[in-house]
Amino acid sequence: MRKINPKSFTTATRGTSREINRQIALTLIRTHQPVSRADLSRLMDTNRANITFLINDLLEEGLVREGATGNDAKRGRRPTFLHLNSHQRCAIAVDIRATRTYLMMTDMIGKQLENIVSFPTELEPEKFIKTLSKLIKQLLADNEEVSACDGIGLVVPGMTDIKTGMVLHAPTLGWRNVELLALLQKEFADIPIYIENSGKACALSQIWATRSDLQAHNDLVFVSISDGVGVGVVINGELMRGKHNTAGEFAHVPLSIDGLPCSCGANGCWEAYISNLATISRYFGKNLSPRQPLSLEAANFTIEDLVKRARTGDGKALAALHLTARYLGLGLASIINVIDPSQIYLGGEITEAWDLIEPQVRAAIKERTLIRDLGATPIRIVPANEYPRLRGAVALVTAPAFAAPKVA
Amino acid sequence: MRKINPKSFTTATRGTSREINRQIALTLIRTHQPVSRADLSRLMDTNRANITFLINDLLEEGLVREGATGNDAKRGRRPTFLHLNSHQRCAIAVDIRATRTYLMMTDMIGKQLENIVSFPTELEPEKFIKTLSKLIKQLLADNEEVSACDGIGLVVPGMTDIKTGMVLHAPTLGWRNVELLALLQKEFADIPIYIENSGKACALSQIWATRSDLQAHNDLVFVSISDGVGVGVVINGELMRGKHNTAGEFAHVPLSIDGLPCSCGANGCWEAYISNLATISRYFGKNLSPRQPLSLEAANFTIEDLVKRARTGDGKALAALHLTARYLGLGLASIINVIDPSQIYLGGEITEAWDLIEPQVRAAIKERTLIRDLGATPIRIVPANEYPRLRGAVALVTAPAFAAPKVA
DNA sequence: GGCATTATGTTAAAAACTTAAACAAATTCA
DNA sequence: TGAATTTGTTTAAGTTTTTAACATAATGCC
Repeated sequence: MRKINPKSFTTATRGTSREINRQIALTLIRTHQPVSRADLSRLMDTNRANITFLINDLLEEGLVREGATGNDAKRGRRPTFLHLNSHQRCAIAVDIRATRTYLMMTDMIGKQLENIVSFPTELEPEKFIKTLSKLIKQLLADNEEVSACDGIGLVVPGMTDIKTGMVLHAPTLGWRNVELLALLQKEFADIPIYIENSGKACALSQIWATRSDLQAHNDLVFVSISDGVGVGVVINGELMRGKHNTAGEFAHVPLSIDGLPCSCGANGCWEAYISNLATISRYFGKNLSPRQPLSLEAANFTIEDLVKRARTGDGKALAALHLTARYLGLGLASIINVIDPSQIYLGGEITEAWDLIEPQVRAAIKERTLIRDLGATPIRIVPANEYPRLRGAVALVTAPAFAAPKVA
Repeated sequence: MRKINPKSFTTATRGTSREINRQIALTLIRTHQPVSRADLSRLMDTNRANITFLINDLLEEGLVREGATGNDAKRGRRPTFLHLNSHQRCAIAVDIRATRTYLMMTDMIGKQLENIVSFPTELEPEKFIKTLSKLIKQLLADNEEVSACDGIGLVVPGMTDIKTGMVLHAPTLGWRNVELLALLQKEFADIPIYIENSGKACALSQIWATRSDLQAHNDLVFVSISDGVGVGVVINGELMRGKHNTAGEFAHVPLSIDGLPCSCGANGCWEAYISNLATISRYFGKNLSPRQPLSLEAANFTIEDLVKRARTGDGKALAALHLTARYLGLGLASIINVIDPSQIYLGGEITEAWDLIEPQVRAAIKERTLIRDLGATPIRIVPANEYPRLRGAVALVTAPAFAAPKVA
């Protein structure tokens, strides 16, 4: 039950019903393709005539194309299958991280068109934009058969203003109020550019994913753990943004208000207990923190190294992982109590040790969730080779064409 | 940007546009009444003819009535004002609390029709239902001019299943899996009955409120502090429910995982630091907890007493309030970081001391919010005489008639 | 091979709404 | 009294869904 906002609503016009049904049809073709008109009429619970009209529009616009005829049925005329006309239009996805920046090129349904390319992230915004633009132009030039680029999606490890396209604060890049969109738009005047925080983008990557093995959850949380902890929340099929586009910051909800110092300036944040740095510092037996310099030994030691050692019998490494697992679970319990999602997605290097830490995580979740069902909230590990951040950047570009129209 | 759920959507029909515009018109009449057809056509950015058709339907259904003619304009024909036809239809609101249960009767726009009545809450469900039914029937009988009761809304201090109408767990009542709806429905077969958790109902009371001084926020959080702590979250005009209708449980997010024991069985929950019991026990210098019996002195001492003493120069009382204020602020900071609402509403006895505690609360919020704007999130105190829980119960009954139709 | 059966997709007309334009009603101002 | 102005209704046109009929294409049975 949603309240209509009396200060901001959309009156329905003659075309509203068509607009709604058009988006539903597109969504169904996207998730069910190949699919016939008759299939759509059954799925949408409307008559075939109406589907004919809708599809004629979509064919004319070039969003949909007819393919082969099917032959599943034992009798009757064979259906002509419909597909999204994903070819000849592309999206560029950019994942900006502290050390390297990654680029991926896909068609309109997210099929990868080129190998992922990357370059070291330059911290000087102007220089960064220059290198990035060159690589994007290269990608577009290498794919001449693609007639139009539908957009560039950028994902940033920090807070963004989606309206102005500014990076408000990205601690690991040292960026503050960088006009990323304006700078890039100068280079690509005709191409729409979208910017989003990486935690939120990861959440987007999951609602807009079209993997067949997975039912479409419309309430989910994505938690990614690396240098920092990013969280994105989707409620009712929509990203939880909040008034300043900062919603979802579970990383800095405390486990203990007087606990370990955190990079944000406060104490005892969840992030201070479960970031890669926290786990590594735990292994080296010190309360290393972002505010203390690392020893040389620890600085060159990655979480992957630690997992390797834990797997080869290093008891201290395993103990460090297990303690991180416990804190991870305690924080997830808070997320579950607050959001009550249908599914939690977990990304980051430490998830490669999921088999080692799952029992500890689960136990900690059960310890603090309020009812038993909540303790059983399903958790899915998202491996790095699924590129959730890049996939989120793709969704920034491709999703608007399928989104529900704003109504009432 | 909302994703259409390919497993659960609503195809638009011939009547969908009318349905949408009808609900918008009702919403606008509700918030702007008295209002003319011409006003509506301007507000909705459509032509007057369309409004005439819409209003004719609503007049025929008896949802809207014509009133006096206005004379604001300096020239031209005077408008005929439209009003919601709130008379002759009523809602019964029931607020079930640990010690007493309160009843309020309103018309369809929430105007109070009778004085609030109450009775001691009987913990035996069957007995409780018997007493409650008698009082409701009395109220209906005393208002014979009311021809139809549109529903009964019940608010419970515990977890509810809104589909089955069961109270899953209400600790202060000692109820577990009580079939409240089924039992009451036997007594009132023809009247729709709605049940909701009290924290969520308080949040509802604010989005559906029609006070003129307040702009309509579509993202808000309601925090009510009494024996326990209840939280309700509204996002995008819709209550955040989660998969099991338990979302919003910030009360049991820890301030310190090894902190004070909480009634929920875990340690260090926010509730254990800011509930009335926590403040009182702090005053008596003990770490009283829900798991320890109270001293006789403390048992008969209310939070109102404590506030009174703080106002009359009792330094220890003031210190206890100030420490609660600090913890209150630290928890609110987490809520702000996670939800980033446009406004926070605060209810409960302790808010009567808001002038004494606001600086401490504000300071603690600023200490842990991630950007400056978040630290300035507006907080509005909701006094007890606005009856937020009863108002939420009213909204359960009256809101569905104004809600946005489910579309796409 | 021919014909009934079955399923897909299109077409034509009907029904439900919004929109545009014209008009009636009611009021002010000169 | 008449022009101007605003409100509300009516009529007709335009857009879209819906219903019903029909063309198309395949299978299976005689």
